[in-house]
Amino acid sequence: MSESVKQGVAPDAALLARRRVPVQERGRQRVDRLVDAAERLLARMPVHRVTATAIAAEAGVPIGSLYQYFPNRLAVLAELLQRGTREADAKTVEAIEACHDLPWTDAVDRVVDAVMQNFARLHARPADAMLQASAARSPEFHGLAAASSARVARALAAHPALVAAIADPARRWLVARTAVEAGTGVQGWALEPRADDHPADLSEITGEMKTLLKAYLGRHLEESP
Amino acid sequence: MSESVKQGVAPDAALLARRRVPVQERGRQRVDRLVDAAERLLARMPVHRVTATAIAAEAGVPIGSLYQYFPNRLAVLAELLQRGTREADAKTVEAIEACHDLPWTDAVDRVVDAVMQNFARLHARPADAMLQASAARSPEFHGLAAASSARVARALAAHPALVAAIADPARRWLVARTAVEAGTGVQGWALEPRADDHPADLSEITGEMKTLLKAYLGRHLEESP
DNA sequence: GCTGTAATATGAGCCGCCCTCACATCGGCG
DNA sequence: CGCCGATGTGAGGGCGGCTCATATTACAGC
Repeated sequence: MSESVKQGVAPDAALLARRRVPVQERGRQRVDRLVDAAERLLARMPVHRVTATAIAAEAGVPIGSLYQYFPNRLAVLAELLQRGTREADAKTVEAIEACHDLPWTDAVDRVVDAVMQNFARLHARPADAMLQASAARSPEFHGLAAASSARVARALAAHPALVAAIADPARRWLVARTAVEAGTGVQGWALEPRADDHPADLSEITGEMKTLLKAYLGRHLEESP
Repeated sequence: MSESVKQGVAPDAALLARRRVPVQERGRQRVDRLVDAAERLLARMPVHRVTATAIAAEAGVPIGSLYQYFPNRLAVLAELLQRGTREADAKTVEAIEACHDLPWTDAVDRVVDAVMQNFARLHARPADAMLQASAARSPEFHGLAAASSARVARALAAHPALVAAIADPARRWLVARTAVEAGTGVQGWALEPRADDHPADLSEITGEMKTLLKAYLGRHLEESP
């Protein structure tokens, strides 16, 4: 079986559960072809046009085979999304862990830079951008987004600076998660169409995110200056 | 081959545009009945079950009439959502304006309390909660959510404390919008199912939101004391 | 009242999508 | 070569979004 399945709300379980786990190489390739097809399709049309039929056709696979491996149409997109977030999260976690020995303010700068750089890279790949930006916020995928936040927050909560400053693990978790959610909120702003009445560019947003996180974490890390 | 195919290019425009604006009282009542019906339905079933047919049936109106006034099914939900966010935003803006003469730290506390109180109230009304929580994050409604953030940020940017501390309007907008987005991000966390591996309750989250915003705004407001 | 015309109302039905399931095909084994 | 479980296949059932030809209503002018 594939890893520990997240015990969560019903829709996610339905999305993540494979109808049949491929045991042979052939099956695994089929799954890959389907997910890749979805990605290609997503690059040239909005999510609601990426139908099960279209994915199967693009992958050169009969529709029945899609439903051998996925319980429904969204599951294919969920798989794609999960690949994307897992990859992005891994990079963020890596960035956090690479900063264990730096002064925490520098660590924040580094991590934010890494996150936003990765974000910009994603933005250039329309498929991922579309998914992460839009579909990721769809209720069906809420659980995936939450899991992503949790992964990053866990890494953040393990940072020496936080561990040293906040003894209670529950409280440390609260702070880490708040920081991650705040950062995510600001990041989300960055993918709005820039037809804003007051536009703002990526580097400005990045700067404010650093200020935000340093200010917030500073409150907790520099309790008695 | 795509003569009758709908081109979903500008989703928001399509969503907000009424197919026919009712000129007589009868028509206006019909629109209201439809939106109210959608709200009632939403209170007892998930969004994807609130079909056009179901809305029309609940409203006691033929399906054709729905499409007289709305370009598509989502437009009805968008109308409902817009009513909700407008109301909520108005309360937030009011709270901000009521704090024009308070010390800014107290103002943050008051506004966050107001926002989260309103949030808790919404949470009790399943229809609105569902919509705001889930559908609001759906790509189709992205524009509405952005407009909501912008409204609040505009009010925040007009607060005397900010005006006094940051002369450049563009920069003030950047700071206000960042604060709003960060707050929204944290708030979004609050509506996740609490089956989290590390749960956190609403009052804790509210507290962290205050800390977050006071820390961030403090950086900009107390530049040179 | 009466009549002609524009505005509005109606719902059967078309189209396309999701997904199933009965059948076909494969591949390993005696 | 014949058997059987695993896997592949795609026509079609069911349903939801939306349209459009027709019916009904509103109302101005007489």
